[in-house]
Amino acid sequence: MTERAAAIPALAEAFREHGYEGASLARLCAATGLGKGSLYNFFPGGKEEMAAAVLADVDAWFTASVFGPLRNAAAGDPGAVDAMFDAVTAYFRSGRRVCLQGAFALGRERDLFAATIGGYFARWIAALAAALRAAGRDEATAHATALETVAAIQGAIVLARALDNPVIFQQVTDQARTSLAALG
Amino acid sequence: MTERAAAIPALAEAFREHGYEGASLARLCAATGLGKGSLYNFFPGGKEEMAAAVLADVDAWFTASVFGPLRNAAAGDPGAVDAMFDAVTAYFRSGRRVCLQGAFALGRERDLFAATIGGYFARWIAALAAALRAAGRDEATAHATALETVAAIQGAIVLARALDNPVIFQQVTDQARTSLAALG
DNA sequence: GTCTATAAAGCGATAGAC
DNA sequence: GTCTATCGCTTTATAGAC
Repeated sequence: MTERAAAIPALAEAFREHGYEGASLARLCAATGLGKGSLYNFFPGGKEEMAAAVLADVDAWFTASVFGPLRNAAAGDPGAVDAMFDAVTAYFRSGRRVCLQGAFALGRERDLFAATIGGYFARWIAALAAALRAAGRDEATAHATALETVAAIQGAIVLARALDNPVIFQQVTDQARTSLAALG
Repeated sequence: MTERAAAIPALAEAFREHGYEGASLARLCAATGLGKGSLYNFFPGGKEEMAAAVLADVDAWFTASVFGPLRNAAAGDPGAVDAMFDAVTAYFRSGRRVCLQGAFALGRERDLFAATIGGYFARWIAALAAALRAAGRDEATAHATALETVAAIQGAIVLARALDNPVIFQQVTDQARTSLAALG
């Protein structure tokens, strides 16, 4: 663990709060407490490399804490889908915190990080579909329901922020959660 | 109709493509075919006034083409909800086009336009809930379902762009559409 | 009313002192 | 390895010619 790794969570928060374009080097320095020289020492590729490192870090967290457990549901964990909802509710702070991949997908940044963003959502949907398969759904239904559920979570973040009300996030995700539970 | 109104659709497309921060005055000039002098003549408040005018224009379109027809469903139009899905699918070009209010909600711009963004979604949800009330649902179910449906549409835009695949938008919104139709 | 020229500030990135 | 100083460019906004 170099200090490069220690800077990434602070960079992530700055990108979440200001967006890719809005996160200027001055703000990234303020967020990390490092000078420009130090940041360029850790990330020679500049801002683009910082954002890429942040996306990779988020991806690693989701792989370990969300996608992995969902895939383990195939080995017989019935609460895996519920655990996913709990994990994302905590991670996104009920919609107060933005999904970086989702926010980047709506802007020009999407073109810079297309493969990373697409892979993140593809793996999320595939892992959830695997858990739904394990719960007894057929292949087609599992994939369609997984797609619908991830869309609901992303929409919940948008609405919670638009209406400036974290309760909205809870309402939308709870509906998705119970409709999943009802079907098995 | 002054020429100010004629510039607004071009400004809207520029904001959708580049985001609020990414839409520089140079790009806004290129999009409208006007010089900076002309833009500042029409919008003395600069970029912020341009974005506010665009949001108001989008809001007016949705009020006339989406929210209004949904409210008329109370007068006995059974196809109003289906018409909403058709209208938004065409408007958002199956997710190729971003929802400006939704995209702004995820960034710092939200603070600048909080009332406008919040009002847009609040009116959308209320109009859809009114149509669902007219279709026989009780008040609480109508509101919860309307929230869920608008969230699904916003999530569909995020996923369609993230996976760079407009078919995703169709799949997610068709699921919402049919689950609404199934319940009456 | 529309343009060009310009001002002042901020941007990402680099160089070099220490 | 971390800082400050600086480069060259772009930004928003204004001034003034026509």
